[in-house]
Amino acid sequence: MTTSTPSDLILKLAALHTMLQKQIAGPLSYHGISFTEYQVLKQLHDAPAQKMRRIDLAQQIGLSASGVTRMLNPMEKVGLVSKEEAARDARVSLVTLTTAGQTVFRDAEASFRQAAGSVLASVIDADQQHLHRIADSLL
Amino acid sequence: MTTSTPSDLILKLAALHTMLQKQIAGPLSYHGISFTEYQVLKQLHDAPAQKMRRIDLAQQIGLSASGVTRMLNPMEKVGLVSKEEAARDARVSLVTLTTAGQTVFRDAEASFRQAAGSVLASVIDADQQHLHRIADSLL
DNA sequence: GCTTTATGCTTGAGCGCGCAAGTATATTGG
DNA sequence: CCAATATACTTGCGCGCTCAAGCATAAAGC
Repeated sequence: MTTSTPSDLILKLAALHTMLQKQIAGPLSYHGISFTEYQVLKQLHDAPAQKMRRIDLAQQIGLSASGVTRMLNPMEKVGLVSKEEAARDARVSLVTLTTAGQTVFRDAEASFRQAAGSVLASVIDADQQHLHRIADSLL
Repeated sequence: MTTSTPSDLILKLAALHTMLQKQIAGPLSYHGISFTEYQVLKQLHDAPAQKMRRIDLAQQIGLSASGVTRMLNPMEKVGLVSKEEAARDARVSLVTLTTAGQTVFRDAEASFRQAAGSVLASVIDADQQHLHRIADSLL
């Protein structure tokens, strides 16, 4: 059999990511958003009062603070999210999901679910759980 | 137990990739190259006569043709690779690994191996094989 | 032989990040 | 109370990539 080193695995996971990215980005682009923007919407959707500090958002989706700033600017212009000041700390500016943002998210989520399902269709459920568990142990 | 949907898994894999990228890029940067540049060097190293067409290189590492052009320009300037014309097809320009490139690759490969090993150290071998197999089935 | 189409590559424009530096506010220690 | 330090965010710059358009060469069809 072929020997499979950690190096090979890392390379393979990188290739896998490239493929997943393309499969997922396509469907989402139909809603006018990127995968990262989808993640932003999802985080806000799942957050209490659909409000988050930018820095928490950054940490949750693995982005830098500046990355979040640049991501959010166009999203605010388009009306998906809106800025809000924090009561007790004038440094933070909260981001909230607008109703338009909620709508886009719901539509995008359906596409995302479908794309995710079809991409992973060939992986049996047990393996999906297995994958999940391994990924968790690494994060 | 928590239900684990394909959507969750995709999100988790994206997070995993972000983490892997950082863990791998760090060690490689010590050799003055990015992860993508490492992949270029590896492909050339593994190629017959250490020569490849740019378009095959692109396809192998999941990059666009223009991405390869832009990646290779600085690498050529630094002397890691060199350009060469194809005998029977004037359209193609072959890329070859220079001796300097071979040296850098060998050093970088050692770092990469080590980084890959340490990142995956907490995953038992059976799970690594399992991962490998699942990734293969998706590519 | 000459158009048409395909292939390999490069280039211009632009996007999506990160890093470092800068600004504003908050917190802490003396 | 007031420096010193920490935190939240933004901005300038640059990198790495893509897509679309362009150029050169090759292959195919009439």
